[in-house]
Amino acid sequence: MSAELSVTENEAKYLKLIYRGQCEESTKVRTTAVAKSLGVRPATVTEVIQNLSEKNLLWHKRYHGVELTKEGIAEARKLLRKHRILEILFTDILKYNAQRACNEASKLDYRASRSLINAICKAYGHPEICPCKKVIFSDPKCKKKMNGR
Amino acid sequence: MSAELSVTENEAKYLKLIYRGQCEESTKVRTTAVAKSLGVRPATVTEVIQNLSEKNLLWHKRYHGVELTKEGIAEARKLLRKHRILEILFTDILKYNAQRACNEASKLDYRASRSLINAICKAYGHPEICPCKKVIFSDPKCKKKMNGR
DNA sequence: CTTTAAATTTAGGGAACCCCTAAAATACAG
DNA sequence: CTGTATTTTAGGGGTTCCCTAAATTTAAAG
Repeated sequence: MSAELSVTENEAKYLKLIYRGQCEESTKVRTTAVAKSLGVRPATVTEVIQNLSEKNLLWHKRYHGVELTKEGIAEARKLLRKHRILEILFTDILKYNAQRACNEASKLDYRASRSLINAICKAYGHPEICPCKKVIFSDPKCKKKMNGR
Repeated sequence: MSAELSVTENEAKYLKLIYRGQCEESTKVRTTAVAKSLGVRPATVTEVIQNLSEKNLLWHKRYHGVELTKEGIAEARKLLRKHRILEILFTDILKYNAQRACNEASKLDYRASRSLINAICKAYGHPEICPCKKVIFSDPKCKKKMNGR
């Protein structure tokens, strides 16, 4: 179907961060802010952003910050779904607090397969919010069974 | 203390493979065999092996295969402990079979923190064998509580 | 012993990623 | 308009992993 361009783990980090800014905090996402969050130089951020832009995951208006495209939002949600499902697992089974669960989830989310995440999701009854109260996006392949039809 | 040289994720893959060959199947580990297992060319294997050798994780006798050093064995066991603890988690909570659990664990083991693994270990009562019946190495920081003392 | 085939290593590159500094371009507040 | 802060370009650098082709070495067969 679509270009099927893959995102590196580092790029995934950018996507998650930008999504949170743009969609969950409604702030304009700026180069310097991203650079500070990730501990890199602004020039580095510009470069990664240009790559993401070439992959059609965000729209970069020079000197005016970025905005995720529809595809970028979808990709970010896939990543954040994984992240948050892992947080559920870690807080529950391991009694981790939200902060710690988030740290561990950040290391693994990118690598966790969709089917692994869906299996965890199912095991936890398809939770809808993560330990820090954010939405857990649903996956069409991972549906709560309805009665009837 | 020691050189504290880090191992890349790819190198970790080599270490796990070599450990299994050397210590769990008692076979002489050869370049070509590793290359076939990992789907790369022999020359590539030689190169990675030379890097691991510089990190003192294995001993490379030119033209005669490799042997993990004490440090290499320790490192491989740390990795395999993580791998196998994850297998326990995935087979139990997710009802995965051993094969599938192994696949998923392979994607995550390198990134899972020691404390995460120990927390899972504890939650499962410090298991001693993984779903495919291999030993789960212990971690001194993760001990079963004894009665008395 | 010599020949030869298989295994292994060297030599020499290449590509992908991520990061940086310095300098140029742009935005925006005063 | 002008100066300051932000952002981007230009030009590099390092690491990691991979490859092909050409040596080298081993080991087995005559």
